[in-house]
Order: sequence, then structure tokens, then C-alpha cells
Amino acid sequence: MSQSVLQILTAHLGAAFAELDLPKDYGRVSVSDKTSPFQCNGALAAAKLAKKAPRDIAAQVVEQLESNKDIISADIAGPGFINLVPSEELLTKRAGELLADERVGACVAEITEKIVIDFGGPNVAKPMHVGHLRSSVIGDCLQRLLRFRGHDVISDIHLGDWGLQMGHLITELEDEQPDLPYFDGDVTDSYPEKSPVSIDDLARLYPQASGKAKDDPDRMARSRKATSELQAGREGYKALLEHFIQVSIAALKKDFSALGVHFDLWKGEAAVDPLIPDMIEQFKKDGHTELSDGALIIRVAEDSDKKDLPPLILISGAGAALYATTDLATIKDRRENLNPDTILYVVDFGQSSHFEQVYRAADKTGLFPREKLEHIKFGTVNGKDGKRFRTRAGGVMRLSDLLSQARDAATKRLDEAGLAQDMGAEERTEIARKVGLAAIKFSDLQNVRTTNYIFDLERFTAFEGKTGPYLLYAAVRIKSLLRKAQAAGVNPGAITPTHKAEQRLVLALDSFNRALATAEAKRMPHILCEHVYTLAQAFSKFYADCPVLQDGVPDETKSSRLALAALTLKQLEIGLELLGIETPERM
RNA sequence: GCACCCGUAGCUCAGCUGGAUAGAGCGCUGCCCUCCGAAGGCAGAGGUCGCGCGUUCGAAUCGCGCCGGGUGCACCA
Repeated sequence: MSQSVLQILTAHLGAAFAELDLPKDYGRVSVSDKTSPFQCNGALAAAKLAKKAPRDIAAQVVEQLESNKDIISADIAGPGFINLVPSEELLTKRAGELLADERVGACVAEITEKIVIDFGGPNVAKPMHVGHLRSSVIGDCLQRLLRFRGHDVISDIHLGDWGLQMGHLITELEDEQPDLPYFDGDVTDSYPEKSPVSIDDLARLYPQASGKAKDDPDRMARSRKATSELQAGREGYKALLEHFIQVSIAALKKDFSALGVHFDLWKGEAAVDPLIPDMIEQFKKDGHTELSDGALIIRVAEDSDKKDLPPLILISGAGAALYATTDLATIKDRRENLNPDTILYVVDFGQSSHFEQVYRAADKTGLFPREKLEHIKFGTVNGKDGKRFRTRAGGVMRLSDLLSQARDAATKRLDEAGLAQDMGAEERTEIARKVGLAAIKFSDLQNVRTTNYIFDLERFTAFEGKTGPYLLYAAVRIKSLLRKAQAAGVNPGAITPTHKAEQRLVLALDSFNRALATAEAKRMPHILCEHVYTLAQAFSKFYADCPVLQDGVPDETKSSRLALAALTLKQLEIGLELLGIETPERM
């Protein structure tokens, strides 16, 4: 792919600095929101090295650019800023290149890798709530983005289906239905095919059990015992676990499908349990482990640490494998079966030190290089009080409730606007679904990943301003325009951006690749959100200022503007798809 | 106590490797549909960038110290 306007200008400015025997790095051009679309501040930085006044350097640089056909004006402002305006010819040329490109300017990454991305991470016992939204939506956006950038991506939901929570479920179920064959030690096979529990049962049993165990040591001891028996291979418990997992997966698939989120692998912690004994044997043999207070640990603290990082516990004093153990086994599994270059974990930042322990242990034991394991951390979803989000009842809001509320709000909006009267019920429902989802996903993704944010249902389901529906609205208006153009027999042609709003739109389109590359490098979806929003804004301005099909518009202008609109739609739809947002035909 | 993250307009948030009068959205005050979809566009009011030192020609951005909020600190996941 050829160069963006920004890159071309940077090359010109770099050359100009080089002519003055100054490093060409000073020619770096940046976008400006001031009087001109671009600026270069290199003259100020170069002043010390050149031992000249910044304005003098700027003047000499500008002199170099006088006959440059790509730059229509280069003005010095303030202490030595160089304001740059690209020529119409350059914009025309660039618009033509974008028009001819299937990916509307988006390149493939220079180095492509095989990347495993671990996100979602729901527990089998707990229904999805709003807290799962971030990992799911961010993870999904990243998998789409990384694929689009040319990487070989494998997504894995990494179910929480192992450990103490299973012990809780088993023992709590035993209290409720003690006659089930799973609890009879003498029965070792031919268990019922049908699960003794539904997803609602699981959702009830787990909090019930953990609540009891919290202030009842004996109850906790029973759960621990069941956990270790399960891990030791007790048949009845294993059969129960299998039911729990299958019931949960069926429910989760509904939730994730409603969210539009896909996973390549539906593996969980239980799946890697068989790898643990050999893995630990190897660790022991290589001298990485030691016994401490009855637990088998790996020390991961380093001298350079500012704080004391506790050791990673492989086997608890009670003989159970823990969270970190299965995470290590999962790395081993992935290395042996998938052999990825990098593994990404999209998990909230509360688990930073856990991952630090796991990554160090993986590195120390030779399982996986530390720098290729990345914790893509994100902040918590808080309520208006700044604390972790809770519903008025004190519980967490179910994800399915959030989705239906957004859909209802979208339906209401559709009715109010008096739009879509002529549509069938089916299309209306579908539009409401897409609009509601767009609202939710965009409001989540536009936040900087690493910070907490305040969850406000009203804002999550808002349709005006910087929202998902605003983006869809822009796309839908273009689609409508294209339909009208086709009916009128107007065809798209070469783009000649003469109007200011057209030029702004071309420049917005031209910054797509940069946004994608930055979003990828930082694993930050909000950067893509910013781009798509800026693009939609530039289009809305263009749409208001530049009539396309109206009477009195010259044919060539019609064709040019139509092509520009179509090009915008193409990039908008790619961008939205990368965010995991579907675009309706109308709304 | 120690470590990490955060503190920008009334509210919710952007601000890229330091650069000019700090930007959006919501809310508020005015405009703009005989004209391609007003879920839109335009204009306006609104900010000691938590506080203080320091580095620099230049700091919301970098360093240090406070204050305030969140999170985590060995056998839960």
C-alpha cells in the first residue's frame, strides 16, 4: 500500500531538514487541530543542536518546500511551528488510491504472529453478568483486529470449571439431593445421561454454598475435600463435573451468540488437569520447586522488585492444584498443541500480580518466554458511587437483562421516530437488536481499557452523540444515498476533494491505517473507536455541507461525492465490524 | 504498611514518543428540515488539567513529594 498524506509530508519535511544538515527525524509531521490540518514542530527541537533561532530554521525549511507540489502552504507561526496544508492534487491522488484499495488503506502488520487470545473466562456456576462484558467485548475486538492485521489468531474462552467452586457445587448438590448415584462411592459407572441440574440450579447452588462456607469452617472443609477428591479422580464427581460443564456451555453459547462473540476453543481449566502431574514432576526434577508450610511452591521474587511478590503455589497444603497451577498447565497445553508466538490474557487488572507470578514461573521453568505473555488488563465496571457495579437489589446485573433493556430502548426509539412503519416485525426486531448491541459495545469499548469506568444504564443505551447508534446512523444514511443514486442512474467516479468538508473527510479516511496500527500495538480498542467516530463526524459534516444528488449539482461533482460517500461507508463498515458491531440496512 | 492504576468542563470521558488560545459527548442557551434520513448540522456559555517542587526554550503529558479514589498483597478463582 502506498503512503498516507501524513507519511508523505513527513518524508518531505525530513528531506528539508536533511538539506540543512539536520537529522531528518525533526521532520516528523503531526496532525493539528489548529488552523491547518498538519504541523511540524521540528524547528523548535532542532534549535539547540543547530545553535540557531527556531524561527530561522523554520524559515529555511519552508524555503525548501516552496516548489513542492504536495504542499500548498507552509506557514511559520508562533515560536517556529510550521503549519502545513496539503495540496488538492495530493488529496485527489490519495483519495484515488484509497478508492482502489479493497481494505481502504488498511495494511497488514509487518510482522505477523500466531497469537492465542484468552478472554471471556466465565465460570461454569455463575451466569454472565455485566462484569463479563468488558473481557468479552474487548477480547472479541482484539481478535477481530489482530486477524485483520494478518495474525493467526486462536481465541479460547478458558472456562472456570475447576477448583474449589466445583467442590462447592458438588457438596451443595449432595445436600439437596443425597440420593443421586454420583455420591455413592460404590457406583463407579453407568451414571444417568441427563444432567441432574439446570443452569438455574447451578446459579443458585454456588452462591448458596460459598455463602455458607464463608463463616462455617466445617462446610468449607467439605468443599475442599470434595475438590481434592474430584482432582484425585473420583468417578461420580467427574461425571457430575461433566454435566456441570455441558449445562454451562449450552447456556454460555446462547449468551455469547447474543453478544455476537465467537471463540475458536471452548476449553477450560479442567481440560488441562491431566497435564499437571507430569508438569510438576518436570519442575521438581529441574529444581524449580520447594516445599514451604506444606505447600509446593515456585519462588518468583526478584531482587529488582519494589515489592515482595509472594511465591506461586503449585500444590496447596491440602494437596489441591490451584488457579496458578492450571494456568501453567494451560500454557503447556497451548505450547504443545498450538505453539503460539504470543498469548494474550484479557482479564481485569485485579489479577495483575497473579499473572506476574504465572508469567515469571513460566519463564523460569522454560515453559514460555515472559515477554510473549501479555496481560491485557482492564478496569472494573463501577456504579455511580465509584464502587463495583451492583443493581439496586444489591446483586449484579445479568448480561441478558442488559441486552434486552438496550433492545427495548432501541425499539422505543424506533417507534418514537415514526421510522420503520413500513417494515415487517421481523426487520424491526432485528434493527432494534443491532442498535441496542451497538450502543452497549461502543460505550464499553470507547473507554480506555486500563481505567475503571462508571456504568450508567441510561448512557449505555443512549442513541445520540458519541454512541454506537450515531455510527450506524451515518452508515445507514450512506446506504440510503447509494440506493437513491442507483435509482437515479448516478454512478460513482473519481474523487476530487475541493470543498473543505470533502478534504476533511479524505484526511479522516487516510488516517485509518495509523489508527489500526496503534490500536494493535497498544491492544487498545478505544483508539479504533476514536477513529471510527471521527470518520462518522467528518461524514456528517460533509453530508450537511455537500449536496450529492440534488438538482443543480454538476454531474462530475455528483459522481465524486457519491464515490466519497461509498468509500466512507466501506471503511466505516470495516471499522464497525472490527469493533464487533453489525450495521443494518436502515434504521 | 508495601505495590500497581487513576485524579482534565456541572456529569461521563479523549488528549498519540512534551509543543501554539487543553478537546469530545451529555446537560444548558440560541439557530438550521418547501432541499439526499434532524438518531443530524452550526454557534455560544463552561476548565487554577488534584496540590507543590523540579527538568525544559516549552509540561495535562517527564521526575520527585504530598492529598484523594480504586485494586492487589501465600494455600479462593
